Formats: sequence, structure tokens, C-alpha cells
Amino acid sequence: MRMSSMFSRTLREAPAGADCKGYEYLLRAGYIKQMGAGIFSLLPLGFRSITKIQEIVRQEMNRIGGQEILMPLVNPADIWKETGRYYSIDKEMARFKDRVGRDMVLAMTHEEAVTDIARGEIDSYKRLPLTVYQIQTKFRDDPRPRAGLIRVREFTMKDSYSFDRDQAGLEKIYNEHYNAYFRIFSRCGLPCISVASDSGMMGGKIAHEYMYLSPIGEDTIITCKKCGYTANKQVAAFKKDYYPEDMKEIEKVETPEAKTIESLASYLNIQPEKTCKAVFMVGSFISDKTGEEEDKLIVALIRGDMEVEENKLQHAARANELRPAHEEEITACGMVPGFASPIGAKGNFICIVDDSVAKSNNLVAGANEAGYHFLNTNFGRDFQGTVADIASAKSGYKCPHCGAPLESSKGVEIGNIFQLGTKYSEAMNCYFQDEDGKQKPVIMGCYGIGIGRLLACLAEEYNDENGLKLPIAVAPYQVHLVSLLKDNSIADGIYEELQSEGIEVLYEDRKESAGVKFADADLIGIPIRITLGNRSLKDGNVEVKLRGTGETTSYSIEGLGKQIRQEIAKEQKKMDDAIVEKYL
RNA sequence: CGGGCAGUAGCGCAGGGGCUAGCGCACUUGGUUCGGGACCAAGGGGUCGGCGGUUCAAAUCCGCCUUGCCCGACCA
Repeated sequence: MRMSSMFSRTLREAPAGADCKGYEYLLRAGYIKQMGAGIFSLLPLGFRSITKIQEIVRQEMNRIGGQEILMPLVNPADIWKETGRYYSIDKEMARFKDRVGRDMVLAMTHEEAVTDIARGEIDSYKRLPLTVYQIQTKFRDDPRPRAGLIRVREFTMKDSYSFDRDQAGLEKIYNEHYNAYFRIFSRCGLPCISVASDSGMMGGKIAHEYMYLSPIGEDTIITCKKCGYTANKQVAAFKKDYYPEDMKEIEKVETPEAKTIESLASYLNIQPEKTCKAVFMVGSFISDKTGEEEDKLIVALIRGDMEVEENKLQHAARANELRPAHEEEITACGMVPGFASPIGAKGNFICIVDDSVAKSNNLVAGANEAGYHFLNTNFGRDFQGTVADIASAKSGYKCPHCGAPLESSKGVEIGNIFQLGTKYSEAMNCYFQDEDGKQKPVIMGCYGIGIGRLLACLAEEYNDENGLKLPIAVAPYQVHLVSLLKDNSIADGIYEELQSEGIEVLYEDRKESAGVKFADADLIGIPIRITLGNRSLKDGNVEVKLRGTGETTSYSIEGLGKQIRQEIAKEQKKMDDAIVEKYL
């Protein structure tokens, strides 16, 4: 590609609002262009990188037996009504009516679509197992896109779906994906870790996320350095200390102004772990069948020394959504905010009790009377509820496996894998006849990779003060040929030769000053730069500089194509040597 | 959805009732220069986000709307 005729161009200054380096360089180098909030175009350079990433993804998915398909972005709402997600997903899913008034949606994922196809294809166990995948556009109307390609509304995703007759089959393909993902990310050059995760709106039980650890990430990951335990904070477990003792008589005491755990603990001169905190949320419970919505107050009880993890609470309460409760909703159930507990409360509410409360005794809890608390309250005797782990893990807490102190870090989710089970096959009647003649629901898994987000993470990982320096496997071109001569005829010849060797060349043939050419080359960050200038030309040489390391060598123009092919092979080998293989 | 900031040329910004709306970069033409964002000269490019109001006069003041960014809520 000649730079003189390239569609995009570079920017000297960063567009306002480009907050992180990777995003700034992608914009300035002309890889991408924003069109709206969370909506981007890929320009030629960006598109080439994305294409390379997709090709790596394809190879690895094919390697584990995936068959590539392409499903429609526009789905009839009917299939989303079948699974209930038409109702349970809120404004995040774009909806519209077609010309005859049929409800349509823009698919934000494709479990419904793929299950709809599969139920027509899979009738016998003989057809299983099957895995299909696609690389396709998703639209999720995120309330707050940010950080360039990290969190967008329209994005390209590789999503695959597996169909098995039993759990063992699911586990096999799940494990194959688990490893394939490590191979994909490492072939792209992106360091990442896998963490146990929540299944979110996908449903299902076992799930992992792939995280690129970076301060720009929005997810919090809890890790144990000692034993290797990792989990998203939303689901991270930790070892709690309990303080069982003999139950004492409940007793009401005056606690004026003690509306918070800190003030209560200091007023009574006790530790926070001797108190019981009540957190009020309102959960919405939506019927999958009718879409009818019901709100119900949820009282979450947790020991005063811990915080509630909303995600865990939502699961424990089986709520579709959670929001903080309004004061009236709390008082309506006979509880007094600041001095609240379920003791003596009435009305329709759900009480979820963290095991820290259930397994400790004689805690101080609200008396539902302004200025008063109870001493020595005990779960089971004074109040009831569903016991669950709803506590939020944080750094310093004990690892659930080995007890070592946990650490917390930020990460960007670049992929996820879910064991769906039969949630979609049952809802959509995707059954097969097994050897025993019985109809059984197909067991499914789904597996995603955010392609654009992967590029964004790579840009974040590979840059310096001058611009991008993407690894050769994902860089838009392998070689950047920079001619500094007034007359391009020698460079034209080199360009032709390199291309005939099958090398991907970006050719700087513009009439610009050397400074501009070098600055743009650094910004775009092609891994191998060939400089043709008078300095080396007098010896019949060109300079070859590696963007990654700055390492420079001279090569004769004679036979340059072969030399460069070797350079490319060396760069590629570095990456191949770093391929990560990991199995569950 | 709450809170904050912003929208003036492709990009970054200035101008804050008055005459032809400016600067840097980018762009065009001519000339000089030619290995790390050159120089000289002459040019081109604007519904000042939109609608309405106040005024003799609005980019400028007021109202509504809209779009983008940041923080939170939310989210893969």
C-alpha cells in the first residue's frame, strides 16, 4: 500500500477525550474513527489488524472442530420471547417493528438464533456433538460506552455454540475452548488470565472470563498469589472468620445518632464484626412467560465488617435486577433505616442472610425504632431468611482455598466461556432422541471473544511515547518501507520486489520531510521499518529497524526480499514460541 | 438514569452583544530545503450543534432540544 493513496491519515494531536494511550494512538494513527458514542468505523489499517485477529480466531476455532456460519443481526422477536429474554433484558437490546408491525430486535448475542437453527437440525444423538461459530456484529445499547474500543455499543464478536448429548461432552468442548482461547490470545500477543466468573444474562453454571490485566479495565479480579485462585470480584469467594458463642438474651438499648456501623460500634465500644448490617435493595422479578414485572424489597443482612456484593445478592434473591431501595419502601415494611433489622418487620419482603451473620452469635442489630438497637440477636431465633454468601471479596481477605491474603487488580474482559446446560434447549424445544429412545434436551455451551476489544487491549499493551508497536501477527502490515530519496525509482523497485516475495508492505512514498515520515512510521507502528536514504545507499544498503526493540541492522538492497522474509520469520517465531497452552 | 464539562474549519483551540469570526497544525499553488514533526510567499475552506426568544444588532444573553466527553449507577 502506498501511503500517498491511503484513505486515512495521521493526526498530530490527539482528539479530545482520548483518555488512554492505546485509544489515542489508534485514533491518531488512523486505525479507527468514531461516528457516535460507542460506534466506530475501522479504517484500512484497523481493518487489516482486525482481519488478522479474525483469521487467528478462525484457525483456532476450526482446530477444535468449529464450523463457521453467519447468523442474522436482525432477529424476529418471537425467538427472544420463547426464552423470555425479550422481557428480562431491558433497554440494552434495540427493538423495532418491521413494516407490517412485527416485533424485531437487533441481536446482542445469538443463543436464540442458534438454538432456533439447531432444533431443526439436531434430531438424533448421532448428530452430536456439534460446534458452530460466527464472527459477527452485535449491538448492545450500553448506557455508558467509554475508553474507545474497550466498551462500545456496536462491536464484532466471535461467538461459538456447542451442542452435546451429555455433560461430559460439554465439558470436553468447554475445555477445548478454554485452551483455544489461550492459544488465540497468545498468538495475538496479548497476555491474559482466566478467572471464574458470573454467568450474567447468559444463565448456566460454570463460566470463565479471560482478562487482560490493566488499570484501564473496569472489572475487578481477585487473585491468590499463593495457590493461583482467581475470580471476578462479582463471584469471588473468601474464607470468613465466624464467632460462634452461646446465645444470650436479646436486649434493647438506646443508641442515639448511631445510624452507621462505625458510629454504632464506637458508641457501644464493640468491633464491627459484632454487628449486623441491613442493606436494602429492591429486586425486580420478571416472569419469563408473560413479561409481568413485580418489585419486591430485599433485606440483605451482613456482618458489619463486610460489604454486600450486589451480584451475589441478586443471584441469592433470584432477582432479575436490583436497585437501591427508597426510604418509603423500607418503612412500608415496618423497618426504620439507620436502625433497621428484620426483627419485628412485616409485609412482603425477602430476607437474604450472609453466612457471616448466620454463623455468628449475639450480634447488634437495629430495633426498628429510631435511636434503638438490639443486643444479642441471633439468626434462627430472632429472625429468619435464606442463607447465602453475599459478601464482597477484597484484597487482604483470606483465599478460600489456601487462606493466603487475596489481591485485587483491574482487568478488561476479552473473552468468556459458559456452560449453558439446557436453559435454551429446554426453553426452545431443542431436543434429540438418545440411544435409549428418550427425548432429551441438547446440552449447550457458548463462548465469546470481543474482537475489537482485543485490538484495543493490544494497542494498550503495545505502545510507547511515539505510538503503536503491535506484534507482527496482528500489525496491519509486516514492513514499512520509508523512502527518503527525492526520486522514488529505487524505492519503487524495492516495493515491487518485497511484494513479489509475498511481503505485506506499507510504502512511504509521499513527498514529506524525513521527520514527518519517521514520526508517522512510529505512530502507525509497523514492526519492521526499512529506511532507504542517502546515508546507507552509498554502500548499496538500507537500514532495517525493529519497532518493538529499536534494534537496527543494515542489509544490502541486493537480495533484500529474502533477508526481510527472514526478519519476518524471526519476529513471527518469537510469537509462536510464546503460545500459551492451558487446560482446565 | 443522576452529577459535572463541552459543541466555533479535517484536528487542537481562542473570541463572550457591534464592522469582513481568528490562531496553530492540516490542505492548495509557486519557490527553497531534504535522515527525526523544515522555511518563504500567495491561497482555499465556517448554516459558530439545532430551534425559539430578548435586542436596532446574537458565535456572544435567555429558554428548550440535541450530540459528545468525564464521574457514578449499569454493563460483556
